[in-house]
Amino acid sequence: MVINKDLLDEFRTLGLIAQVSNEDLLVKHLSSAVRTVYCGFDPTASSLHIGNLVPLLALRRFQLAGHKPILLVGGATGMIGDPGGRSSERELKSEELVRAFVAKIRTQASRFLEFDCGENSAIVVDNAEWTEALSVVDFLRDIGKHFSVNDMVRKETIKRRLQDDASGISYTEFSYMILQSYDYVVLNKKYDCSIQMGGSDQWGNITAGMDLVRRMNGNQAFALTYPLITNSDGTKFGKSMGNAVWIDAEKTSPYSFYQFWRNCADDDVVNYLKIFTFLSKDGLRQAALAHEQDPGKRTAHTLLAREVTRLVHGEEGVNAAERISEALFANKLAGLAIEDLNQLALDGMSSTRVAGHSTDLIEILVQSGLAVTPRGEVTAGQARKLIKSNAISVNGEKVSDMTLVLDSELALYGQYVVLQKGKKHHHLVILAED
RNA sequence: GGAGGGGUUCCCGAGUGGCCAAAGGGAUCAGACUGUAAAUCUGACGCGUAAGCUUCGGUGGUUCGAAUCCACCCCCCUCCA
Repeated sequence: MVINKDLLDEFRTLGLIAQVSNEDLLVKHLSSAVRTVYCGFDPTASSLHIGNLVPLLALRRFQLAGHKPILLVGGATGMIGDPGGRSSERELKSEELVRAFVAKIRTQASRFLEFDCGENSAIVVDNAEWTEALSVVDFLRDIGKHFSVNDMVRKETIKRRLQDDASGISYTEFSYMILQSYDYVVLNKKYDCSIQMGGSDQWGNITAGMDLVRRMNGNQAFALTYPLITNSDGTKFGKSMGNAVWIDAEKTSPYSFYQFWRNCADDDVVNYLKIFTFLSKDGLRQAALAHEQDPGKRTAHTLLAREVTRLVHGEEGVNAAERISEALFANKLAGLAIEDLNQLALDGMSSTRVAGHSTDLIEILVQSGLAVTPRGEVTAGQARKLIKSNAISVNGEKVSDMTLVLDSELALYGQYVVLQKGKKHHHLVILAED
């Protein structure tokens, strides 16, 4: 196995480093042997979202550089809830829910790593494995004894919660850091894991773990954090129309996923290419150049969308997303063959099947969910407002008639109607016989 | 426990008896411009085609009429003990 000695440098040029512990030593550590690095993912939802892609791909980079990644799923920590980055106590999730999330996340995350490549094959672990067996007394005597509450109280994430009497912090969440630290100790002992990576908000937890590894195992361990991704305009990264962008194709279609990246801000595109793709230095340089010379052409955006969608949804996902995008945005609706329309429906373009041969425009706007109010409700009133404000098109033609009925006469090939709200929202209506 | 301040529509924040579905800003959605950008400008922004209906911490009350007045209750902040 060839070890890439410049890994940390590479990370730095990609903008993947926020903080490192003992950098000089870590550089030597990484270049002298195959090392084991871990990153934890708490099961907070039924799917990972694109924010989780950052550490996932970073683990992959470690593996490509010759090191062994451990993907830790927080079956135990997920039961507790990380107080970091939050201003108030979390709602505890039920055990079944956490279990279900763990299973999903485990399979999702596994796609990004190699599990059968010899010495540096990735492994997936669940911290419930060792945490559930721990008795309270052992926990308090063997682990708790190493933690100074005085120090813990000084950690940024806990301090913030302590200062705010309104939200406060429960003993449960207060203990989170200890559990995470113990994970590091176990992985260090069992797999000789010596590097923990996480978001910059994890720095406190990670360094606490590092200290515990030294105390309990007598080993030197390292901490590495990446900066939390931000949008250039200051809005929160990873939201599309207020919703998270998920990895799960059921929750975010490959098409929407592709569109999310295609639509990112000019100022962000180069940065995202660095973090979310495995383009070579040259590839990155070329993309940046193309973007600079003619941003309107959106070369970099398209490349970004294509690369990330390929990583997450594969070649088929990219093809589907591009087919839909092409049909909808190049305004080729009229020229679509029936096979194309059938394919779009299969590709996962959002669609509604209507029984009977016709439906009111207003009604279908509600059914399809296009008529959402700014508050997030779906109402007929909003559908009317949209029509009034000239926002609705049917098969590419603007409509002003509130009473319009979609029937097979109007439909393409007697069965498909393409609804459009504004520029970016499309919906396929399928008129079915039954 | 005592003294004072406060809880308004997604968020911030005006509003102290009718002209209030409630100023202003932000967010959001749409239109124009553009590059399926950004910025800007315009419109919408509780529900309803409308009549009308439901909102201003909660519950009762005063009044022709209350977000605004009264009573009790809940929650938050500041100072004192």
